[in-house]
Amino acid sequence: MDKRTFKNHAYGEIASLARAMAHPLRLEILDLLANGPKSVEEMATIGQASMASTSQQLQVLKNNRLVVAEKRGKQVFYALASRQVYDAWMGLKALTSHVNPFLDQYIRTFREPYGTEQSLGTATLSGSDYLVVDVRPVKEYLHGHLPDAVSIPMEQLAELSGSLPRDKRIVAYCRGEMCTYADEAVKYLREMGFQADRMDVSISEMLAK
Amino acid sequence: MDKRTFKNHAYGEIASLARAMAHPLRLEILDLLANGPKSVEEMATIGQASMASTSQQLQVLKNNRLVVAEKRGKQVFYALASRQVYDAWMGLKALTSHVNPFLDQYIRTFREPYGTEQSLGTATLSGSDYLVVDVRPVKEYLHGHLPDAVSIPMEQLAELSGSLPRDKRIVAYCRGEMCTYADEAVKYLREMGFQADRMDVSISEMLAK
DNA sequence: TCTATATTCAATTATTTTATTGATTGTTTG
DNA sequence: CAAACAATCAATAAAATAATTGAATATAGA
Repeated sequence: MDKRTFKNHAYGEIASLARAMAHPLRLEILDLLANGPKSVEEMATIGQASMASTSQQLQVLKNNRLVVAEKRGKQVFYALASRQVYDAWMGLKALTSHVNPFLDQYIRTFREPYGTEQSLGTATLSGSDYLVVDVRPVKEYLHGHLPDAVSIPMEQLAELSGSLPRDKRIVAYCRGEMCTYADEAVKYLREMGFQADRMDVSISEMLAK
Repeated sequence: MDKRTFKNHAYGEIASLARAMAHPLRLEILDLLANGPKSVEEMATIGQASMASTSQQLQVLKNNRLVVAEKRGKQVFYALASRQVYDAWMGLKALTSHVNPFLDQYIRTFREPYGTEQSLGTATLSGSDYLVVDVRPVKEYLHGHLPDAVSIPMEQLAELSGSLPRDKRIVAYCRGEMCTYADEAVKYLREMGFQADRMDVSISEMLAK
């Protein structure tokens, strides 16, 4: 085998994998699946894309072995192929933040109207003056959550907010930096007179035992 | 700003960066530049591409802030923009190895005729029965090398091999898994009756103080 | 068995990337 | 100043990818 052929093939294989991730919807899917398996329909709804497009992009991810599919009844549930896929996606996101200051700037601008530009890190939390609330759908909470978090899905926040303490600071988190549930939750809670803040939590922290 | 617009832009920015890496020559360039700055001409020669193509791909990397350029005389030297770029590239490579067993298989097949399918890790080395040889060009050696390595560029191996010890095992390394200098060196040295092996060394290990 | 539903497939068009060529710019050197 | 050289630019054709649409498949439930 020729040296040049070898290099072309080797770098080419890696480039193919990079290309498989190089698509907004495909990245959003990976980000979603980090929170647990999902059916095509769920992802299509959340990503506001058609079933056909969503399925098409899922095929790309599947063909590159980034996700695995399992058929249950007439639905197909997809999941990340492994922990490493999530790590690589986080690495890519971190690199973008690092080389492209526009991304963080843009995220901050988006959060301004919610008053959530400053978010807490999990490290900041200590003591018991906080109530940590996981505002993702219950299924995702059950897949993995911060040890001391309670589940109040965003959809039920209005009806359940009555049971929340007014003497403690409430800290809400959701799927991550690109998820808006926590922003909406914080905005709503503050309007209802609660002390509320948004927190950035990585999936690894949610899955840690 | 609309939630959907926000997500599309955010994921889109990250996807753009992934796309910037999704090209065999661009990846080869990043891999090369991890060993120190290089002119366009050098990279074109090593990558066996035209100056125009190489320059074109370098523009893509530069526009995405993965590399930086510095003009010296009539040459332009490029370098990795930061350590993080290298980390992300390694992460991508690791993910490919993990999800695509074909890559490692292919690398092993290529090495077979050189007898270098088994390579040593830096962790394996202990004691002083080894002579570690860096077979990259001197400039790359000077940019960073294993603490106990001597520099014998592949091009000069034939003329300098006389000074190598026959009672010690020789361990050769080069730019990494996709570089073939060490393979050629090991093959040559064994043919000359030396005990030689190839070692996989990461750039981080070469740059560590 | 028939119908509704979830998903995938297939085909087409639009859009982006890639590869290649030759011209152009800027710098050094004779 | 002219020649040689490194690098980039600009333009084009070829190839790959993306988006969209409607049909096809498979399963569950009536």
